[in-house]
Amino acid sequence: AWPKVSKDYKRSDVQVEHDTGEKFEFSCLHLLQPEDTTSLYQTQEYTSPTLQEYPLSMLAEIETMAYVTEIRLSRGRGAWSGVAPSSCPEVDLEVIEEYLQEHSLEVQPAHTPSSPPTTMGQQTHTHSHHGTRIIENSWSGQHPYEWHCGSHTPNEEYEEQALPSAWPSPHDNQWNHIAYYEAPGYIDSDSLSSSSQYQEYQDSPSPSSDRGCRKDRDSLPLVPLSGKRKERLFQFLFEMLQTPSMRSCIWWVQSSSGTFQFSSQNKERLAQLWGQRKGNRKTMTYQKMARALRNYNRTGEIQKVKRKLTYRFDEKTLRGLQGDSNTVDSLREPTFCFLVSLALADFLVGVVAVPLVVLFEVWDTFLSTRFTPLFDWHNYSSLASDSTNTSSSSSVIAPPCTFLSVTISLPFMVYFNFLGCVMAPLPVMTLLYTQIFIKSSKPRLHCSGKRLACSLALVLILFAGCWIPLHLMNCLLLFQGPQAVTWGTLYIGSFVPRMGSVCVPGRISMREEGGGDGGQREGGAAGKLELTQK
DNA sequence: AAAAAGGGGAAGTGGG
DNA sequence: TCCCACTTCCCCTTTT
Repeated sequence: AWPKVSKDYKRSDVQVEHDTGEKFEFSCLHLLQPEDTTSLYQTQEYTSPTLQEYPLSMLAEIETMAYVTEIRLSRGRGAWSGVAPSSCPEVDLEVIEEYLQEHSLEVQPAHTPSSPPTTMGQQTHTHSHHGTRIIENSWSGQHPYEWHCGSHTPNEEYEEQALPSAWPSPHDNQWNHIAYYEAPGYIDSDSLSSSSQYQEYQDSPSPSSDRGCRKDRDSLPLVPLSGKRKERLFQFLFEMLQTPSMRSCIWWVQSSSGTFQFSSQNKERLAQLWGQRKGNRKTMTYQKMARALRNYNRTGEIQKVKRKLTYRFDEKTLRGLQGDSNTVDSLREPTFCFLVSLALADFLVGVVAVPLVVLFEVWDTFLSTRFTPLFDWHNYSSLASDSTNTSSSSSVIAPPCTFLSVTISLPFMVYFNFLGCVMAPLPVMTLLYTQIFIKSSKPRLHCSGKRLACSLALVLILFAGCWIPLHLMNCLLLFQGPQAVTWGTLYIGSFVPRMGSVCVPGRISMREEGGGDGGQREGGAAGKLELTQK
């Protein structure tokens, strides 16, 4: 949501010098608050790389668009508030301006803020805070973008137009009033737009959902899809609209109605991306892409809205696209169950089954031989007598490891561990997997869903493949006698599942990380796979 | 007046 | 071979 600000803003270039002598400069947009407050919107491109370390501690908070870094200065304290920027994504200042322009309702050639900052007019030219001195702060007066929201009556507007501009001259120190910015409240942008001809399009581009997902900014799929069905342009656009890092190129004007808008500044970038996706011979341009969009007029998937660079998804198309995206999301539910059941099976074997058997065995031998069972000493005499049969002269006998014969009883391994802890969860896992597979087989689904299904199939097959041989050996030992399986085979059989437990999640995790397209949408699933690995 | 955006005809391309 | 979904080019109109 937009913060509670009017759309009045100015642009300025600012130089700041730190005590260390380090200087940096940046451009910012000053959004005038009706309540004597001002905020700055700053883009990274002008920012010192050490901004994050600056003691002036620019409070950066993403408030309007996800990629806008806001700097706030607190009132009264006379100091920069002590929160470092949490994120400084790169976005052109022009895009921010454009956004403001597009979402402003009326252009005022010389708008006067209704309640000018109380501190305007103070004439200091340096401004020290915590070792940081602002050595220059000039309005770049050539950018008189002045907008305001549509809450004024025509009369008010007329009066305001008649007034001289309240914007200070380039020689005024703007930092004073900038310094009185307080945290804005949040209101829906709709409530700012009472008299707009574009009122219906005043939805914010819903940045709130992006705060936690900025990692996928660089994981955009640039390669042409090597897949069965070719991706349609409207599918691509929908995907871009769901991608936070593309917010500077395309955004929802009103997502509920499927209305979206291209950035005048960055539309070519988006078009190029589309061209790369398709693997076109020549560079895709917005003009050509728009030609394709005009073709949708006939088929109806997308229609032009009477507003610059703005289009709208057909209701049916939108529902279809949202359905696809929901299907991918819903995959996560059975995926989660599947992984939890897998993890639970592993957990039960390691934490419950084996210790329980050991406990039973130790308790049993403790009762019969008092204090000697822990190191298999109670078996020492029998082992020694076995050995003396072959080497009666030896006085020192090293008993062989009898882990299997001492700690785990075969009936327990077969009935409880195999049947209870492996064979019982396995059908559940298979059922869940089948559900995943059926969902992923839907032709409309993106390949990410199918890849996820393949990953999970790998988990299932490896899990079963690693554990079942060992348990079958146990069955043979139990029912056929000790001669049925050689010790070597048994030890290998015991080793394989342990390695499998390590390899499977590791392999899946690598697969998810390197999955390109899938990486974006399967973040949740990948996280769960990592959970399993742990 | 100029630039940007919108619009559509027509031929071409490449995959299915 | 045909069709679809663009792509490419071009030229004109409308809006900013």
